[in-house]
Amino acid sequence: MHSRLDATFAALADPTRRRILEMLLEDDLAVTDIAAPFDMSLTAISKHIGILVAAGLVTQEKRGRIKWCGLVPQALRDGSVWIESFGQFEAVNLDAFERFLETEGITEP
Amino acid sequence: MHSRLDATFAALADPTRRRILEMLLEDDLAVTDIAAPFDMSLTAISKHIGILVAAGLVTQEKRGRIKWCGLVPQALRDGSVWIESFGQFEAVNLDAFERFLETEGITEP
DNA sequence: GGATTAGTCAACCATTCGGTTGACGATTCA
DNA sequence: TGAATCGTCAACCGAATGGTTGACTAATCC
Repeated sequence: MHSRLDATFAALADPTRRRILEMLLEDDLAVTDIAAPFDMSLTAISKHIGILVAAGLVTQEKRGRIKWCGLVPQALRDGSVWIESFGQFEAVNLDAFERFLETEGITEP
Repeated sequence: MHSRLDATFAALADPTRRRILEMLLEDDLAVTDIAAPFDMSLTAISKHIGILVAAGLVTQEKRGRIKWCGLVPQALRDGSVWIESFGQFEAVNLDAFERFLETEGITEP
């Protein structure tokens, strides 16, 4: 019963991996580029990326000697849907969240 | 850097714990009631509940010799907001969002 | 009072996790 | 061709996880 949700939530449970996902929001990146800001070996980052790939949150494509990493934002929907299915309170709160963002003037998607 | 998100997502990463949360959606339950459908010792379930409590997803209140467990659905909001905001915003200020909710009077603390 | 039920604690065990180092294959650069 | 760069693999390590059993406290029932 080792579901995909297990992998998704487990992948999100680590701050290093969440930060990697945030980095990939802006651009596809090489493994070395991802590793740069971390005080950690390249091997460690490579493993973290492997976990994100296994969870379906990241894809990798090798071009030349560079392995480009890209985000798969749709994969997050699984986790989001599970949480949201937890009753209507989330819908309410997310509505509130949107209003919050409007008042803060933070966004345009 | 061990944030609340770590605990939330880690708690959600286990299928037993997700199932416990789903059980609690319908009703508050005693530890023994929660353990009943699982092919697992009471101690193991007690530990799982402890992890959910530590993550703030569940509360416990002892009445007599029964320890009643109840859901804290609001606690899922952090995780949900992180996922939902992903791809649209950077560095969402959850504290500001909390204050916003209070001023809106949407949540009861 | 005595037996039973509810739940936790402590100790233990196997496995996984997050990290390291060193060696290595592949690719590109000079 | 030779040197440097990109990234993974294999082996190892300590700590955390997920589970067990047995002993134990606290409350309740007969």
